[in-house]
Amino acid sequence: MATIGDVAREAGVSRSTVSSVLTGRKYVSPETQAKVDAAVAKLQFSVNAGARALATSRTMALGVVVGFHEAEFSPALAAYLIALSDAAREQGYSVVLLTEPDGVEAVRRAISGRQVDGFILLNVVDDDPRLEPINKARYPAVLLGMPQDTRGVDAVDLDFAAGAAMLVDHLADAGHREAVFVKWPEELYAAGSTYANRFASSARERAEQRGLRLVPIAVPVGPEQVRATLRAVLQDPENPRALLIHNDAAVAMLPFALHDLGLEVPADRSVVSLHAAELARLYVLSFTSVESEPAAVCQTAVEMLAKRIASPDGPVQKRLIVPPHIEPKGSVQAAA
Amino acid sequence: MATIGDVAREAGVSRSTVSSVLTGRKYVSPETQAKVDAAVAKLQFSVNAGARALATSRTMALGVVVGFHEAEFSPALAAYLIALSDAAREQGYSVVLLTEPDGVEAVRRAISGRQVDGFILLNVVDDDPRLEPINKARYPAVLLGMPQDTRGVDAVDLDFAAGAAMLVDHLADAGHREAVFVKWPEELYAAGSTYANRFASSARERAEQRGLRLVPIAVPVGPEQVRATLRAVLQDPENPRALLIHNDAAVAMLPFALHDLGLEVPADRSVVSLHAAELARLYVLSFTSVESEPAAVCQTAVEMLAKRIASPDGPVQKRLIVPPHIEPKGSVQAAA
DNA sequence: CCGGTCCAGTGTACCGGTTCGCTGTGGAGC
DNA sequence: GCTCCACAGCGAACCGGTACACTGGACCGG
Repeated sequence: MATIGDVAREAGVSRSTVSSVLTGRKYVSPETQAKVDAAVAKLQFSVNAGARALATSRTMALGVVVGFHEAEFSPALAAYLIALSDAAREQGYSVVLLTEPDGVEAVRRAISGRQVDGFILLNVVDDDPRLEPINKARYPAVLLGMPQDTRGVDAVDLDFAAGAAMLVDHLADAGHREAVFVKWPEELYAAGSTYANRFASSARERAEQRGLRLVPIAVPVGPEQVRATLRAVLQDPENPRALLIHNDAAVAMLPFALHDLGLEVPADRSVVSLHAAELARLYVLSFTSVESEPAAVCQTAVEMLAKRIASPDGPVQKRLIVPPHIEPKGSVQAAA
Repeated sequence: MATIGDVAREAGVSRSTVSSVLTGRKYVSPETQAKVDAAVAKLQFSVNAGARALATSRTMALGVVVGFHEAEFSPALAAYLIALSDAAREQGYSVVLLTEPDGVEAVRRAISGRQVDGFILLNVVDDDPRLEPINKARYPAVLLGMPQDTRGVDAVDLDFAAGAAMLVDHLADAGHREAVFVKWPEELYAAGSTYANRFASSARERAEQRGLRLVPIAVPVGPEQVRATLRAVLQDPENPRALLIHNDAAVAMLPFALHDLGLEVPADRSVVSLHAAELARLYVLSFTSVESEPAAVCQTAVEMLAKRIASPDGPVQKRLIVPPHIEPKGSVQAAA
């Protein structure tokens, strides 16, 4: 492979001139530029990323740290990874996948090996331990998730509070006075999952305003457990006939549970939910819903990180991506 | 951050000696080693991956190239990415995500920037265009998938032929003489998807041997289409009452279609399938099945690639991971 | 005509490691 | 006691770029 020296020789200029042309950081006369460009083309030269990284101390790589929570492992993850990678490429960055049961260790290694210019943290929880090494090393980072305390780090997420409010409104507008609130596993809330908690508290608050009584039910992990729990919920005559669901596994499983009991939507039950857009691509989910926006969220995350890398001391940003709309699918029946 | 020079000064030795200790490539007396180790610990030194890469011309990074085929079903993808990343880490490699509508371009850029030491190609198709730049640059690579012609490149995949045979045997053993073969979208076979074609031809062959008549049905893309197609298949009284499914979207959707028609498994239909293990984690899939083995396949892929990087001219390997077993879930009824 | 300014382009140091030929020391062998 | 060798450690070159102080020539005004 050709080096910058080969190009310089071929073009009859110095290495530094070639570098100027490549980086565009310094004015070079059009004629010289043309010579260099020709040499580059002839030799099929392209810069060695590692060498440039060493010289500039910029790797042009972002570390994407995938957390590990059994409770929420979902088909949506791939969509996020791909969206992040696509967005990164647009900004000239590549993406290094940092997966490890112990995410903190992955972050530490990436920092100490100076393998990346910044991090994007997925599956953020309150008091996320991965922030410690990042903050200590003063590394740029963006959280995909919105913990109560972002500890001076930029963060983006879907506006789960707005989503919850939209769904509650939808039920209330249809005249419902009470609803079962099908939640994620308790562990997830306890672990400090930021979206789970934000959705829940917003739903609670809005429901109170709108005079909607919520009956919260946490659904445990595992397909059988999900199915059994849903069945129990649906079966109990005491329970409201409207369901507000924030739990992808439950959304996916609900049709089975309904089928088990011979129930129909919306005739027997009204259902609204917030779930990964990915789910709707795989199943005919006929529940009125608010969908997550992986592409928009990831795009924003990468842009914020790029900006942060460029100016490490700018003001801290928090951005909530408001879900554009609620998708009515006729799963809600007007109630008296 | 400390450099190797800092460590050398602290330990009172030369930079090259520190390097010898770090790489272990040269004998260093135990006393000197101890001094160096102490200095490393004191300064919290760790090598700059980029600098090492430049010096050794080894990036210790693998490029994972995610293909782009709408027709495929993606919840399994995340499992593969994570398994690859985990396996890579075990071998001391990191993983760079290469996603791009045009995978060839991604490969080209990674090669010309010398960002990785080798590639792992996902979603391999026959005559995969991504192989051209790889072979031209003589880069190490491993295919996750088994095209008819691997063009001198190592390849691993699940043994879809064996899986298909296991499923056909299962139906035949239960006394079935005919079955609907629910296939992936036609596009996928036409595109040369390696696993789709291998499964299909093996199923056909084994079915012939066992005297099982197969009625092939390709299922189009999109949830509504899947559901409609399945409904049509189930409704047609001419169709056999056993189903052999190789199409994750159809597997996921089948329960809905059955429900639509009020059919029960195994009373009304017998069902066997081969699908992503991931599906079973989210849903109660009560179909007797052979599951894919992302962890095993990825582990093998990374090991093969590491070996190939170490010795570029070793003999080409092809490895098929035989699914360990068929998981009986009572979805097959004995037939006369 | 001279001194100052501007400007394209050059040379060199440097980023942080690895590698390899060389050196100085100590012990073995005679 | 001297030579020779083995061996631990050293120094310098190198990997492939970037950055910055500098140079030499053109151009300007006085």
